[in-house]
Amino acid sequence: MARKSLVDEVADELLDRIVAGEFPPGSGVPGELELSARHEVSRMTVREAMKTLVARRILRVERGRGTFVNPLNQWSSLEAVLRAASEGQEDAAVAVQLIELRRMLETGAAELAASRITAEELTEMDGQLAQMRAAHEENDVDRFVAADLAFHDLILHASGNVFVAVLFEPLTRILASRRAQTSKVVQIQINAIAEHANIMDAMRSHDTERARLAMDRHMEQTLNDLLAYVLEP
Amino acid sequence: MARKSLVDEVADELLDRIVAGEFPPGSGVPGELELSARHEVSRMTVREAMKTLVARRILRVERGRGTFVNPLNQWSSLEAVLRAASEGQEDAAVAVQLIELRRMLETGAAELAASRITAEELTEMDGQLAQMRAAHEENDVDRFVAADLAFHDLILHASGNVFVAVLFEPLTRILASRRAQTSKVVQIQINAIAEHANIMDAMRSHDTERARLAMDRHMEQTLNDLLAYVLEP
DNA sequence: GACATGCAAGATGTCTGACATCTTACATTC
DNA sequence: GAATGTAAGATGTCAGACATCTTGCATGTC
Repeated sequence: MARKSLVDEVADELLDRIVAGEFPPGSGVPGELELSARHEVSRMTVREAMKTLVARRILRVERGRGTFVNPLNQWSSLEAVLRAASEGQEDAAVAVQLIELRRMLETGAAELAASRITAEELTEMDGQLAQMRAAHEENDVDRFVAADLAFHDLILHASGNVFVAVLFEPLTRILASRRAQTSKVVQIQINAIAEHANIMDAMRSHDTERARLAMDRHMEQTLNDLLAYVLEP
Repeated sequence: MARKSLVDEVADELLDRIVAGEFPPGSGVPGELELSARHEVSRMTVREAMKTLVARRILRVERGRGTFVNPLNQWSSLEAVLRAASEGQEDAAVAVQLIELRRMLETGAAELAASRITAEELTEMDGQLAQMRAAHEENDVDRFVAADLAFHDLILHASGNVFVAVLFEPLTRILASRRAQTSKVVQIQINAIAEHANIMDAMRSHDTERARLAMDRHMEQTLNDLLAYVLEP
């Protein structure tokens, strides 16, 4: 695993400061020379870091004037947008809203996938469900989470809609850490396995409405589990 | 209007070549020295251009080995994905996928909005519907499109889920131009007005399932209109 | 022949020092 | 007050250099 480059260090720190509100939308950020001095790197390295933020439309450069933060609605990196939107909100509200969002995308994806999924994909989903069961028996949370995420990822790809996969991808990273936390609760694992089995049945039936309802039920269960075992005790 | 920078020229040309299929996902692209010679710019300029594509996860860099094109579903810029997905594929498939995506997000948002929408927001929606009617009478397509988009935007924000609204923003830019094209067809305008009125009624009733179904019907109508009036004649 | 080691070539990562161009504020002149 | 010029600040680009990683090939050893 390669060490993080200097360019990424500069870019990430600047984005952290933007998301934290140090440079609100419309305000200027420190110039190249200032950041060069701050990080003790060459100006070229700072320029490259800036370019990564400009490419995501988080920043805009005005030659001779400086570099400015764009309004959130212009950012084109979904991951950055989600980070910024989470900032300053209570973690409970964030968790609930993320499940609402998942519900929209994943019930829709399940509906599409039910009519488009291949036999190979169904076999793979079965494999991941078996992984979840085995991980549950061995109390291996990491393995459980990986299988859980893979199961959902298969449905997203089986939807055959590339935009769905792209839109969901930034969520995956956010969800992985949260999933690790919730999956430590044994009852949540048991519920997830049952819901996935239900979804499996629906997929095999190729009934789009049944698949949508099965995923919807899973999201409802997920929200209930979150409230019962994580947020409210 | 500032002249396009050299960095943008290099980056845009490379992206054009990727989208055109000259460098398919998984393949390597020309190295820094080669692009520097090709464009007669310094290697640093090429590096900055590359960084803009890396930041959008179109490219990944492997030090000592080269720079490679990522699979489409890893790209983080919806606009770039749309361009690549449109290439070599019929525009019909892309348009259908975009409506599928809208269907997921907007039926979900309508469901949430029905229970959360304020009287002020309902009044505003009414205003936009009236704008659509007036624009239809006056055959003012731009005004019609603006009111149409504003109506939908209100629902997204009334959902009270901050992630939905921000996640949908990049789509809005893509949809605006497509909406302008479809709204030139008078019958499509008539249908949209009827569907929006139906959604209005559902929102006023605060019945979440009714709202979801109303929006679903609108998306179905939108898909049918696209097929009947734009794609198939 | 199989394996280990070293070296060169190719590729990216970063730096220094320099000059070009644009923007803005201030001073000077009419 | 308006117009002009200048200096300072900020970004845009360049050339040349060295560092570090990867890979393939040649050579040596067992």
